[in-house]
Amino acid sequence: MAETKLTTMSASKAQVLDAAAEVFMRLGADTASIDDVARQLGSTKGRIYHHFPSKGVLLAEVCLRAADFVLQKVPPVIAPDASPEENLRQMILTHVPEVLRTLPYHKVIIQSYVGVQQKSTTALERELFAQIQQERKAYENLFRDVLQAGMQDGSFRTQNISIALQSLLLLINAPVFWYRPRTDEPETFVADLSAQLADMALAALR
Amino acid sequence: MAETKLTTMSASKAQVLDAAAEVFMRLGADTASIDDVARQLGSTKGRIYHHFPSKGVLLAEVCLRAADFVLQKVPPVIAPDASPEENLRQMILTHVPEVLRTLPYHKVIIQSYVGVQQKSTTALERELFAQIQQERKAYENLFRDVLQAGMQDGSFRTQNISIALQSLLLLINAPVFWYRPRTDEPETFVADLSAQLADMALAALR
DNA sequence: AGGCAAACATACTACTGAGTATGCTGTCAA
DNA sequence: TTGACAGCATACTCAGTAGTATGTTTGCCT
Repeated sequence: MAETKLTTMSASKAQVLDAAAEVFMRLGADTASIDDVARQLGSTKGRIYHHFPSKGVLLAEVCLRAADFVLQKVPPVIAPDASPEENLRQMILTHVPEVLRTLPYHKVIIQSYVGVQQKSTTALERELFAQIQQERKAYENLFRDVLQAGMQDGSFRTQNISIALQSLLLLINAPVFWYRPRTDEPETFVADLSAQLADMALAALR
Repeated sequence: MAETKLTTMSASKAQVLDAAAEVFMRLGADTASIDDVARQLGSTKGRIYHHFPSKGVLLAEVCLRAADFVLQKVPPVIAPDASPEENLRQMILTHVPEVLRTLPYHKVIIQSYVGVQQKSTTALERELFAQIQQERKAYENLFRDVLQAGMQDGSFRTQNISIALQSLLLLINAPVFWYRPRTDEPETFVADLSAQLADMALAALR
């Protein structure tokens, strides 16, 4: 469904989403105005409100796309017959580069992450945000399952799994907070960063 | 200086700060209006603008207080002759409960953490935000120093220290994102949580 | 007593920013 | 050829909000 939406989405609408992600990232989703997004596009409001019925829906679709990015990359690398440790490592090595590749989107979704209760008035907005939460939960469960499996077969230390899960998720999303792409950074930087995060995460769980 | 300010601060002004932290946490700092804060206080705007010249300054002082909370608790527990591992553990065991005790303040400061560039117009606001960044850096350096010491004496694995530091800081602040105080939670929950985070952090670094 | 600040409340103003109504232009099918 | 619709731009409206100007009360000092 979401994939269909993504593939069916017009190039113009995708451009609007990219611009919105960029501007929402820089100014914050509620500080940024629709006119700011329009300016980023070199257009006017009309273009945005042609594709999206409200600012809330625009924000929701940015967040939804952020969730879709990782949801399309990570599940395929999970091998049922691999060890939990190896699975988790591959998940992290996939997650981190994909997040950094689509950084603006994830910077936006993290803003709502802080627990700011949306005041979505319209039904469509509520529905979209429910869908986001559902996708996020599905994504978390991927990691919860591998955690659980690892604790059961003894590769991971037994501890409060919710706390461990939340800590793990924040650890692998930590670069979203501080990473800024630089032209002079080594080619291997993202890969090295991912590897270091995977090492730390696995060590923290063992 | 900051301590003097805190002790000299009138009880009424502290009440306003508490209310602001609470409301900013719930609605987001820029979504929330001054009237929202006033309503939380059972007062009107007048009271707020009597103590603070602008919304930006109010927000800044909330963030500043958040930084002060941990800066007053953590440094005293650092023992120069203790091992880096033991020092770091004590720092975490102090940091986490203090953060959860003053949760609204830290939820607010984390919003600005996401990288939203402030558009502080007035000079006073810029000065305050500079002070916040300075205090934050000073606090980070406490952890950087103990990390460095641990890597040099071999108790911590040698790796990119900036990445390790950022990951560590986010790990120990992770509960800010998901913790919600509950009446039915065990007495020892916060202590147990802190211990588990300390274990994970130390394991991640070794 | 009386006056004088501090500590608010009330009643405005000015402006921003979301949303709308409508106009314009190219494209494509019949 | 035309008409009809997608894809925008332009020009508005209107509600909400930061900030101000000005009362009003309450303690407190002399």
